[in-house]
Amino acid sequence: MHAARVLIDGPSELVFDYAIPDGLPVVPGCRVRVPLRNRSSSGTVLQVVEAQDLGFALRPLDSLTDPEPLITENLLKAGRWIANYYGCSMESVVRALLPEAVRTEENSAKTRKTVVLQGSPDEETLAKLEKRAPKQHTILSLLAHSPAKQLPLAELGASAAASVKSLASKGLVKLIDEEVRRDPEADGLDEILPDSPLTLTDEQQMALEAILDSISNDQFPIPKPEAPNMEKEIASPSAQHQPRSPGLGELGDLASPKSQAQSPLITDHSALGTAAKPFLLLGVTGSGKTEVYLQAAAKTLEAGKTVLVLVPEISLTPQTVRRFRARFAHVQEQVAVLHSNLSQGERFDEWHRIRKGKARIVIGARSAVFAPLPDLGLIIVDEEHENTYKQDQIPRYHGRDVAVLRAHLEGATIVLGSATPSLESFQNCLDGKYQLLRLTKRADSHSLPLIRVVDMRNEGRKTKANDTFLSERLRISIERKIANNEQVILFLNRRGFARSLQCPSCGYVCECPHCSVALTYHRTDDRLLCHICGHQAIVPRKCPECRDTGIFLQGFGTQKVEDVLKKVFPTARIARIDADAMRKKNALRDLLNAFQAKKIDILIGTQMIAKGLHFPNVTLVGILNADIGLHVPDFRAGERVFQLLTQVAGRAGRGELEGEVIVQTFTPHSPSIQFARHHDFDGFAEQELEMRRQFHFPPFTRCAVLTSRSTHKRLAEFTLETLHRRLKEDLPKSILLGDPLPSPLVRSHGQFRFQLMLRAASARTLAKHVQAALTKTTLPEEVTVVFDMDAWSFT
DNA sequence: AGCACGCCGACT
DNA sequence: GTCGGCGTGCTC
Repeated sequence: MHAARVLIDGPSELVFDYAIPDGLPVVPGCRVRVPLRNRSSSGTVLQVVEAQDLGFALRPLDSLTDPEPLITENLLKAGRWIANYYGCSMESVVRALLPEAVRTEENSAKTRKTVVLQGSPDEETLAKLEKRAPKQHTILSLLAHSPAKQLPLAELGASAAASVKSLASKGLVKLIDEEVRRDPEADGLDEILPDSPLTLTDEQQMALEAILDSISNDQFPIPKPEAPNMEKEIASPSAQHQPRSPGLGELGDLASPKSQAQSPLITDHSALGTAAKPFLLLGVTGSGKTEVYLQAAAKTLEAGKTVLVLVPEISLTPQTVRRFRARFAHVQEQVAVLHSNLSQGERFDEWHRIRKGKARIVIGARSAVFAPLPDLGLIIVDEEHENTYKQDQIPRYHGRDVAVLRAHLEGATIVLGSATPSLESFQNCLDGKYQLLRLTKRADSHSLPLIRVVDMRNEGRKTKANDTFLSERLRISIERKIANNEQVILFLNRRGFARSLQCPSCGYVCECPHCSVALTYHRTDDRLLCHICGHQAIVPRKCPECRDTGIFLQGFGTQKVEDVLKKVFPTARIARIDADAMRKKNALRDLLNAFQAKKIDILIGTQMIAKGLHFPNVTLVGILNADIGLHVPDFRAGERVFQLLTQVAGRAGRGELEGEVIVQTFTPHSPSIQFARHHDFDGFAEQELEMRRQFHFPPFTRCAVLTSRSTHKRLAEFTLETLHRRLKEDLPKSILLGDPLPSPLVRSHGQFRFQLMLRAASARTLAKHVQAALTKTTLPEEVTVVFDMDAWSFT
């Protein structure tokens, strides 16, 4: 006797067994309706188990809501892993796995009444009809001449229904409900012109061959020895309060071998064919990573497998999406682009098209990692370093890491691509877990743009005006470009919410002696505070380096920059991209289109414009304040600045014209700036990894953040202090427990926030310990506590 | 005694 | 999430 173990929908994480009625094909991943007390509820079958004697008879489940399981076995496995690793409920994971549009029973395929011709009527019948029922005759001949021998009822005219009915009663036609796709691209706003494969450079060719080798090897599934980016075998944290939590320990078979070999970079192809490791495609900006993806995808489809392409954000990568659309224009109906603007109906249809194998190439952001593609052959994660892959709500999974796990489960090949890989992925290459593929040259054989660093410490003396953020060097360059009818992008780093102290004459920044991050100024008690270890310092009157008394708080916004620029370049057409200006729907797209059409001379923007955009006429990129990102209290500050500078610089000179990049900074000697300037990722990685190792930061530890939030400041603080005490009790030696501290941005959305950082070699140990402390503590109602594994941001 | 209200645990 | 049991306390 079998029973279905069902996870009930709703935030309560209930798991119950139900008897399976005879003949109902219930398997894991099925969606079901079940009785719950005196109500009916919907749920998901997690397992089919041998019925246990619970001392009472199991109630039978009511029905299957869908004829087939909506969650495949592999995705269910991935789901369990996510729940365990990120310490979230399985219920929240199911919500991520099944889009709202698919989960709600109200949604269904759209149908239309269609008249189908049955056989071919004989002459006699036709002649009869022509005389007695001319209308029926007309309909029959229309059907007979239609290519599919069927037509939608609506196209047969308003009064056709009666005629069709009587034709149907004679058995000449049949009326059916035909499913029609709600096609998101039906309005065809931008026309897609097919394109064909480009000739590859030697480097591209080698990378492609390595990837293709791996794909063809997968036809004979080889157990892959390598685990993805993180660990396996994590006990379910939710098991603490659920006696029968789903899938405990079921991932044991994925356990990572202890291969910690510090092998040098593996670039030889001899390793292929034995182990299909994830690939890290490290290609400088403009090296043609996308062309490699496109050709690998084409071959995968040819081999009868499907392809999943993840991009940081659909709306910010229109050019990548367009290239995929164009390359696969000949099989347009096999392409599904999942973006946030899909209506419920469209999402429902696309999801089912994917599941049925009709859409065989899927492009989407983070959540598309759960697209139910059958026979997955290739996963591409473009710009794998992007933070947008980390979900900032429960379940707080990392799209790239889940993609690596999924590839592993599905036996698919995975390619992570970036010009500036995350240090996590790069270290995985150094450890021999990933295989590194390099593209060192631009595909168009243009040279990388020249990056000039302007030392702003000298600028203050030259200009006394209010435009201190605009160096003479940059101003002259802008003038020249505008005169030449070329375009300029000015990049403004994220505005510093966390205010650090910097000396304008020597560039000195107050840093924590223990953590190597900038200290944050707190006005309330006029102190400097380290947000990692809690180290405090008084505010220096004079610069400790050069004795200058002008030490100051930095930060200015895009609005001010725009105002000043309008004064300095009165004739230039200037536009601004930031979160404020882009609130309107399509505002971003319209603006980028205008820029493309050369209707704008200078574009001012934040992170948004650092992404993979390609504007051939942009010959100058200016980075106004490279420092701000450098001095946020975050161990990834340097990595982010390096990535930003490199990516932004990649926007310059992508056409025939040579590009120029000007970086303004008070700390020209900073490694992030110097290595970016020389396009030296390896150099940057080497020194940055050394720092990370020394201070026990990722990728050498797993880092999680525990945050408490409340409108009552004391309550939030007190709650976290209580948790901190709990965490301190029998703390495993391997865990580095930080102090509870105010968040760098203490107050946000009317709530006070406190946080503490935890680090450990093993995420499992860490998650378990935190979960144990949380279950032991009853939280006050007005306080929210959030656990974020592999936290990316510490604001 | 009779009933409203709120807390808390169970729900297969 | 939602229901129902039960204790508390107020009113008839």
